[in-house]
Amino acid sequence: MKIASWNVNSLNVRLPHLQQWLASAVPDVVGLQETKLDDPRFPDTELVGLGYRSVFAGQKTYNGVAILSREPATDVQIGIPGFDDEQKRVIAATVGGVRVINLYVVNGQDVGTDKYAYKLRWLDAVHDWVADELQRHPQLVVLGDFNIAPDARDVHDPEVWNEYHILTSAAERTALQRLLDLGLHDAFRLHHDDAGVFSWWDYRQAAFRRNLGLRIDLTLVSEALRTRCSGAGIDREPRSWERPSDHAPAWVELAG
DNA sequence: ATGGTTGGAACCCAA
Repeated sequence: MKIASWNVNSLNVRLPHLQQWLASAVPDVVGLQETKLDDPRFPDTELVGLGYRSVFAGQKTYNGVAILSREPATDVQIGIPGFDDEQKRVIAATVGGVRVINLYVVNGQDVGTDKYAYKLRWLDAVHDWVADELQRHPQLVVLGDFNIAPDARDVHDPEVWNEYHILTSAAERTALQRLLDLGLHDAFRLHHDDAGVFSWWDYRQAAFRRNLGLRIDLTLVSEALRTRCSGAGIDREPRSWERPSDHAPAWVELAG
């Protein structure tokens, strides 16, 4: 079972890329972030032809998440239960016995801003909810655009991306660690320990060509899935296509 | 280097 995560930065613009990538990578489940479209405009019929059904929670202009799957998705949850949030950043569903939580984590703008405070509050609510979900669903995957680079290997310049910088600040990394401490594992790191493998590159300053990126798109697997996780990686190729998303798809393979 | 680029809106915001 191949499970992937991709921040498409507008599904309107990126639908051809998504279709091309689905046809070649053939994932069983995909969590999308930043679809940036209202539910009535979600291109679900265009994806049926490729063998995918969709569940989604969108809004105009900003945010928006979806789960595509070859098998039906059940027990769909939109938003964090008990956490009042106008922004559509969370959708969860069960596919093939695996609970999949798809997150578009708040960016946070800059350390110390209101948006940063919202990010930390939001991550706190996610923590409590994931703790709950783990009780109900031992076979759990938490994936998405985390907008947090786990450690120095995951940034091109650790001197810039330090404990005071957005996406790498101490409080953000502590929030990620608290999630992992619930009994989750960064699937990529189960299979690779090298530095310089990234999932996001800024559009500016030819960052992709120079590999000035960050690894902020993560897939966390529960203890029960850790032994089933036979591989993980990041598909850089779609980032090289014409008019790309600034993120590349990240994937994990679960055996059995 | 307070720059630079992209997407979607409306002549700026978020990333």
